[in-house]
Amino acid sequence: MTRSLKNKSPKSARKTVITGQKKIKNNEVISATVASRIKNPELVRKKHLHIAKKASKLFIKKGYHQTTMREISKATGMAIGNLYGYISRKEDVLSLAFNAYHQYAQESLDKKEGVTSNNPEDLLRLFVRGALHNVRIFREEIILMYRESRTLPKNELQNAQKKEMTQIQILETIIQRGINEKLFRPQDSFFAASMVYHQLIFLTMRGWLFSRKYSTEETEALLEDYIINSIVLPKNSLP
Amino acid sequence: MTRSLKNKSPKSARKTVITGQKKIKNNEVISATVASRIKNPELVRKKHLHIAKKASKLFIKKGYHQTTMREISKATGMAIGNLYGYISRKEDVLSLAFNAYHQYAQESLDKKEGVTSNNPEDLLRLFVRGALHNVRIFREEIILMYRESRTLPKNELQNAQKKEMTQIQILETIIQRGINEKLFRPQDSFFAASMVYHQLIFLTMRGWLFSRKYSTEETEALLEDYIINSIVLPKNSLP
Amino acid sequence: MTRSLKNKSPKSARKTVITGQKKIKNNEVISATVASRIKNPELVRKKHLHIAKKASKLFIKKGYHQTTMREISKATGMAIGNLYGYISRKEDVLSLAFNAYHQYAQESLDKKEGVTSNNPEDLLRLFVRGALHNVRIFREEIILMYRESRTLPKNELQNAQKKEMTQIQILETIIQRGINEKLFRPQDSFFAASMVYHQLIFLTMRGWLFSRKYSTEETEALLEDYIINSIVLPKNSLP
Amino acid sequence: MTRSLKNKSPKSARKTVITGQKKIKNNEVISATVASRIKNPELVRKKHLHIAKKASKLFIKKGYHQTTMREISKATGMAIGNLYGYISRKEDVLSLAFNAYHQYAQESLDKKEGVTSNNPEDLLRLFVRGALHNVRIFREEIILMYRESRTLPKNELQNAQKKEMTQIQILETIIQRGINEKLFRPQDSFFAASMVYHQLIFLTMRGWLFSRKYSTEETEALLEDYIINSIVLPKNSLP
DNA sequence: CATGAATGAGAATTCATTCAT
DNA sequence: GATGAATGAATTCTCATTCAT
Repeated sequence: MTRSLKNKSPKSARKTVITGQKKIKNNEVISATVASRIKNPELVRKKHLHIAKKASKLFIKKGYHQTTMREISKATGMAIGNLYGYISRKEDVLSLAFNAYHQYAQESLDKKEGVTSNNPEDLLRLFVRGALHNVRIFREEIILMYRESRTLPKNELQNAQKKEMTQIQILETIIQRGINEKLFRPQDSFFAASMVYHQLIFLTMRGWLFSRKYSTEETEALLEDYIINSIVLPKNSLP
Repeated sequence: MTRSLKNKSPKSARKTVITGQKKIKNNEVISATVASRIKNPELVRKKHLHIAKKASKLFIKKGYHQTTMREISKATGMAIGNLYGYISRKEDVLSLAFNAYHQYAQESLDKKEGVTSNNPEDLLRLFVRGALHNVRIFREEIILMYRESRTLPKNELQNAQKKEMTQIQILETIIQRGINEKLFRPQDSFFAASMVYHQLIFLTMRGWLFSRKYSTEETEALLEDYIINSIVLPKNSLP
Repeated sequence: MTRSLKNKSPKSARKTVITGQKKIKNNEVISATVASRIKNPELVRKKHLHIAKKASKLFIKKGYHQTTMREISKATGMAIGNLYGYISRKEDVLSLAFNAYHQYAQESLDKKEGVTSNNPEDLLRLFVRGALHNVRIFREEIILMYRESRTLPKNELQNAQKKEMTQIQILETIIQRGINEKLFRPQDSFFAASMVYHQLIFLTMRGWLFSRKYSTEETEALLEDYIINSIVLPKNSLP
Repeated sequence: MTRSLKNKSPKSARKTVITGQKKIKNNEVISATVASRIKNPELVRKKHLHIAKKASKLFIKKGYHQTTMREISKATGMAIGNLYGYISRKEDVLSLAFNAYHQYAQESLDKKEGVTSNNPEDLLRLFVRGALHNVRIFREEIILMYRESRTLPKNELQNAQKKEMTQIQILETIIQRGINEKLFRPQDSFFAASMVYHQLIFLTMRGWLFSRKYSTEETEALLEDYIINSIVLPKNSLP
């Protein structure tokens, strides 16, 4: 966005209308809703990732609005004009950062397989433990997402929310099973799944409260137990 | 981005050293760490509140960086130069907004008295219910705090954290009592209190997940139960 | 007064460390202690000179503080943003003006060769006459230098003083020779040289006293004689 | 001058037309070409002097344009509105400073009497020595005058020049007498007198050249001798 | 494809001056 | 006479974006 446009419609109509994913219009290649002038799709993919990585770091450190395109240009090693060959506006860089994070997070989850147990509690604990691991790794990216989501173009925000929803639903099925088997306490599986999701970022947002008291591992263990115990009924409750 | 926020070492040292609340130095009146040139303390207090209210709305709607001083000037009905009589830099407006919110929240809590029960569970439920009420009222302000806290001057941020810590500690004593009386499940009262605090803003941050499914009251009731049940041991666990 | 000149500690440390002349650091080209974002050194040199010329005229006519960047932008025909590509702050324009003058003056002196005589009096007269010529040409620039030197950044001021000192020392050696040969009156060659230097700008600063009485040539001749006679012992003092 | 006027005619016509010294018009009292709203002439005189003294210091330290009316208000201990009761615009404060200096300098000269000798050389030396004393005392004020004289309203500048001219003429008569008595070298007494005047401020403007080499007394003695020797013919020039 | 110079609207902030109290 | 709050034009400087090379 030009400083002068501020929430107004762009000076000239976008040259590229984005109707979905990976479409081509007006001779422009599109990669995940971010339009680019450059034609070579492989190059676009590569550079988009590169830009996302470098810009994420800057956004994390300084905030989106405090980061200038010139800084992004310097960090990526791309001339500013070239940079604009791969995006249409600064906002797009934020979208790229979001997309890259989601892709990473997805990949990170996809690796977590080898689930052998069928026990809902085991499944839940596995999910939580894996998620906590991811959260620890992507701590700063998550903060970034929360902080800057309002800056994201509407459709990108919906995109992000959809991805989160998918995650929540996976968790929901686990919880629902536990409920059905009378092992879990919650009445509403979707509410519980969402809450667990919210609890997962507890340390991301309030880690500073414990930094002096406990080690990272200790707090994470406390958190895991807290989440699980909120859901799982005590086994010994019946003799 | 605004010029003056980059690398935010102030152009010149502030002429006013702020040592506490409402001190006077160099002929400048200070209201809660925001220095002003205006001498009449009553006026300063009044206008600071006025500015905070109007600016908060703008910040909520457009974000801090997207809100210009001119807009704040217009919203407050004060000429820009006059506005700057009450603050030293744009940042200060954010501080005023934070302060005003904290003051409100505090007052809102102070009213909640008339606690008659001595039962930890009742106390906990009372606290949670009251807090949920506040959270609902200050929903947008809370989002603002989270979003823009990094923009806040360091000492203001610490200030805000300290206030939060105080709240958490109140909750902690309640939980600790419940633990001592073997009524509550958590092992670590401080961790639990912090978690409850985090859960209180669940709907603030993820309300959109439920907007279609439940009414506000319903979700709030679900949340209250979820929080309480995570802490309180089932009464009928012993026959 | 301009905001940014008060208490002139720079907002943020300059991104470019200037260690000498025409160094490169952080991808920025430097021309005589004035840093620029533009990378093409030839262009920087050219534009710096251009800016210096146009701005000097404005500074002479209106004074440094009364000249706005917008005026400089208009006078140079450069867009304001582009202008700031070649400087970091308004002050730099003053530095450029000083530098350009010193360079001119130096070149103007370097041309003055063809000294055939070895006689100290001839050398002195030659020097004074040449200097008076320069002073006449650069009259307004000299006034500018005196008037605005306090506005100059410290290191630029020292730079200017150093250049002046070099000039004085050239004169000093001439005078010292005259003293050694018992042809000149002064006791202290450095003091005398400095004084001559001071006398050279007599008409620059007090020309208005004579504008009605004498022509420029006449006053200049009077001045030349006055200076010379203050130094050179009368030849016929011995029979 | 309002910042917005910049060398333009003032927003509204001056309420007071100043045609000379100490006139009254439109119910305003005038003190030495500076108009004031306050009616009590004694008070005006007193405050004008007070303002001049305090403002001079600020102007010397920070320069005229860098000094704000608020700073002058604080330094004088007068409320800003009250300050404007005694002046019409910021420029007037500069005029007051100039006037005060001239008055001081005049008084300082008037004291120097008791001249007993009738010898032109003695008179000259006495004059120079006295002047050097004054120059040393008013060093910073003199620099101020030179630096800011262009900012002075036209008529004030002429005023100042007239006063200087008077001083020069006193010196001229002494020199003329020496020339008539064949004791002095110069051909043109007015030129010589002006030059002496110019030389008197040598140390004011170039003192930094000697600060490491000589003491103040030494340089002043050197200067006195240099000036005198430039004018007075050597006594032993005749056998 | 890549480069980086150029553009200019717009942001924060200052400050001389006025005027109601 | 004195006070100081209010005004708002003008200033410096930034930075997303374009476009000629």
